[in-house]
Amino acid sequence: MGLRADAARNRARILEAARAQIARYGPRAGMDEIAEAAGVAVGTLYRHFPTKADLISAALTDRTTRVVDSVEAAVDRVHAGGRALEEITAVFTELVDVSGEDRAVKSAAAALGINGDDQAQQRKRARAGLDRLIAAAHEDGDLHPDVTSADIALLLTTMPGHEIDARARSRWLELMLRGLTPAYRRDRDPAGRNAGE
Amino acid sequence: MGLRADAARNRARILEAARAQIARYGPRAGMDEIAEAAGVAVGTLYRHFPTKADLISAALTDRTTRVVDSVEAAVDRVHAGGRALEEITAVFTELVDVSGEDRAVKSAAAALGINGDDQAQQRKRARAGLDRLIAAAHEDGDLHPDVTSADIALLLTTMPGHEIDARARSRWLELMLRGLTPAYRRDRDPAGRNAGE
DNA sequence: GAACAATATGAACTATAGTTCATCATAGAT
DNA sequence: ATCTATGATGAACTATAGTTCATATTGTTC
Repeated sequence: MGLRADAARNRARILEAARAQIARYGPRAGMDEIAEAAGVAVGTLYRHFPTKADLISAALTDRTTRVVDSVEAAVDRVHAGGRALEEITAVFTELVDVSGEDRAVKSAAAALGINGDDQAQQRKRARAGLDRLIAAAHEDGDLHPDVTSADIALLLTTMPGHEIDARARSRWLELMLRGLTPAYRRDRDPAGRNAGE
Repeated sequence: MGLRADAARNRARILEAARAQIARYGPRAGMDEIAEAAGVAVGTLYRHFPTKADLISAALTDRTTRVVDSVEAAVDRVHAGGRALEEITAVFTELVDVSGEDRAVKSAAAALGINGDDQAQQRKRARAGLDRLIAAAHEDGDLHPDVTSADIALLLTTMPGHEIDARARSRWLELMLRGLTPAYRRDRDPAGRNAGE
């Protein structure tokens, strides 16, 4: 059998606290502070994550997992009859709303020189899901002809985090969607998520 | 008044080295390393910049200055008969090409909790320049009607740095420009044009 | 409920990196 | 050429934050 009950609970609490603290203080978030926020002693933190890099790496994997899940859920909905562009928009909207914390973790990882090389598998899954979404959207004629899944991945990667406010993020999303969709569809508002001024 | 000749030279070298080291190693770039890269002793570095925050702040101001200069040069060219959208594009292109280092400095500043509050003046100048560029481009009908200087500022702020390669940056630029320009300039729709603006 | 292994604790240790300062060197002025 | 104020040097100091480990606690098994 696996972890003892309290150990599993603590592990989850630590990851949550780590994300929160890093979102608040960036890479400067201390191990002591994270432990305290998790209601745990430093030693416990180190039992679960032998090093700070390991901790941030784990938090990063969590984030990537969430992105992949989001993409694959969208694929399922398209499979069930949903319109691809709407689902793509939904994925972006969800991630833009939620990803302030996650972006912080990612940039903290970059700042500390952590490369999530064990993410290859997940990246592959995400790319596969994106490919299906993009193909479906192209069939609907809802995407500019030259848009590829690499473009979507690019925009997901460079998506702004909480360094700008919610209104600006939503505006960013709108401008970006304009760049993806063909001209003759621009007057539509596919997902009914127009947040501009 | 003024700095002694060697002091001025050293100050410039230090700023250059700081930018380079931070671009390479992020916020982890050490004061000792920066000093060595500048060909100077640590003490000299501290004579010019009493604290690491001061150093990064100064490097940040340099960056902001460059952006402002770029914008104002574009304004001048428009004044001399240049087409506004072309000049806006030129500004973006120049900054996307050059700003890998500068973005690194900026995110390092963020990671270390440095707020460039003394940048208000420069920010004001940049905004003024942008306003003129945007107004001119609107007169040409070259921008989507609802695009404001805040949008341009938003995109300048969230512009990707050297965390992605040159090709991806150039693609990012293309997608963003599509989001800014009106539909009827982007492509034609022989089947049935219904994008009325 | 006793026994044991797994887990938690947190003060102490250590490594890293920012900062200081007594001393030396030199640009610029007379 | 001399002088001195400004600047440069870098070993030493210190503060911060990551890590360890001897000890105490607790979940789990029989």
